[in-house]
Amino acid sequence: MSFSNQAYKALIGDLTSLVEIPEHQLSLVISSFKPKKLTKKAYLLNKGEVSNHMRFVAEGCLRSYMLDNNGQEHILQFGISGWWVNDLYSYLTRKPATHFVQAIQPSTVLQIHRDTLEKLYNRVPSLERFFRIKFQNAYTALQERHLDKMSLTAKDRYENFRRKYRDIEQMVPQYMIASYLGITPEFLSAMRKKE
Amino acid sequence: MSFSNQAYKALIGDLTSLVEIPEHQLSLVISSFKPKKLTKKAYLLNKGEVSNHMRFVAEGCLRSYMLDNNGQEHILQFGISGWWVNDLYSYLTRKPATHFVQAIQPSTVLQIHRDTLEKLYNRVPSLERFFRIKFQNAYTALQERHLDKMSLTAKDRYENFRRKYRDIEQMVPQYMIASYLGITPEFLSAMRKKE
DNA sequence: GTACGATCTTAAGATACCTTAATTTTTTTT
DNA sequence: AAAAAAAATTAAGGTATCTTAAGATCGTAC
Repeated sequence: MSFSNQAYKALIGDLTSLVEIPEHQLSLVISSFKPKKLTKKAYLLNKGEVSNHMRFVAEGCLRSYMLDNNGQEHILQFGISGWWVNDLYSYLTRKPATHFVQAIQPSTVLQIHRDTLEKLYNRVPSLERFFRIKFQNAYTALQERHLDKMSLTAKDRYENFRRKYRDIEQMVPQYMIASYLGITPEFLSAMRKKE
Repeated sequence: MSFSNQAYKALIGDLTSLVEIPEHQLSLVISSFKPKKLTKKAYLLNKGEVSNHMRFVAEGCLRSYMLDNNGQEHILQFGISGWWVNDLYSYLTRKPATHFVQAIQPSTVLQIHRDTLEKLYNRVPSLERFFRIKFQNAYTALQERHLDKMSLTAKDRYENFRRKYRDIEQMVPQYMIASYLGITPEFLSAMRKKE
């Protein structure tokens, strides 16, 4: 496939927005990512499987979630175009995934195998930097979300969400937003009514 | 100061447990960290200051926390020997810190300035890898904590905390554990009574 | 060793959010 | 277009956790 197509353009954009990569290294990196199409509701990763790829969302929308002891879903992350989605714990430890990753809309992801990536790190040092910065950013974003859960009411979190992720709000059912916010769909519905 | 002392040994141990660093590079890295002693209750970082260092706890115990709109404290992280503590958001963006970092016990930290570290990354590639792995691990740990907050009762979280951080429990007052768990000290006290 | 500040406890009343279950609305499938 | 499935709403009753405020301990400084 051609690397000039839309899916790869998003990936190239993401890479080059954070680090400088010489042209020949960039095409080496890009060509190591393989596209995967997902129908709506298809699973990219099931609980129990080992996650062996880093995954970039080129198109569509996915979610990662876990089931708690009561069988309730908890959404960890949505992923739309330009985001990375995974069960990082599984990817890093090679242990069975504790989360699911599922397409909410028909989606395309670009994925690279762990072995390929580890080798690439040695040939393309910027790539190591890229992921370091990515993880740093992911960490601070998650920290902020955690603090929001600690200090804000459900209403405030919902308003923040709508302001911050207007694009995601369009693509996912309301009960998943409730799950992401850590409340029940019924309570979210009641909150919306009061507005 | 000598790098064979206890404080530096912990840092060397942390570095070499994750990446291989040639001897001469290692001493270059180590010598870039400067020790800083803190009395009990001293602030390593105040809200509003820019965090310019990465900080490794060699000895003692610290906490990072933020104040919400109601003036309530929320503890993000405890740091005992072997942990890294910071307001990462401030360090990465060079914007004023939104959190405080304070010593709970008399403590020693080893810190490296951002400029020094950025330069070192180019001479010691393993260091880039070290922090990538550190952030990956920090991210998954924080994710787990977030999910615990979403899916477990305060009682379960408290029991998990005691099992996981017996050493921290000894060093910090109970009301800070409550803050870390996201509950009030009164409620923690009531929970303990029921046991 | 006394005294003061910091921490912990107790208890009563309040509230944000949950549970259940039934109904309506929207979306998808045939 | 009808039928089926998925998602959203409504409402009543329940509970985990908070708020306030007072009193009891503990720790540390003088």
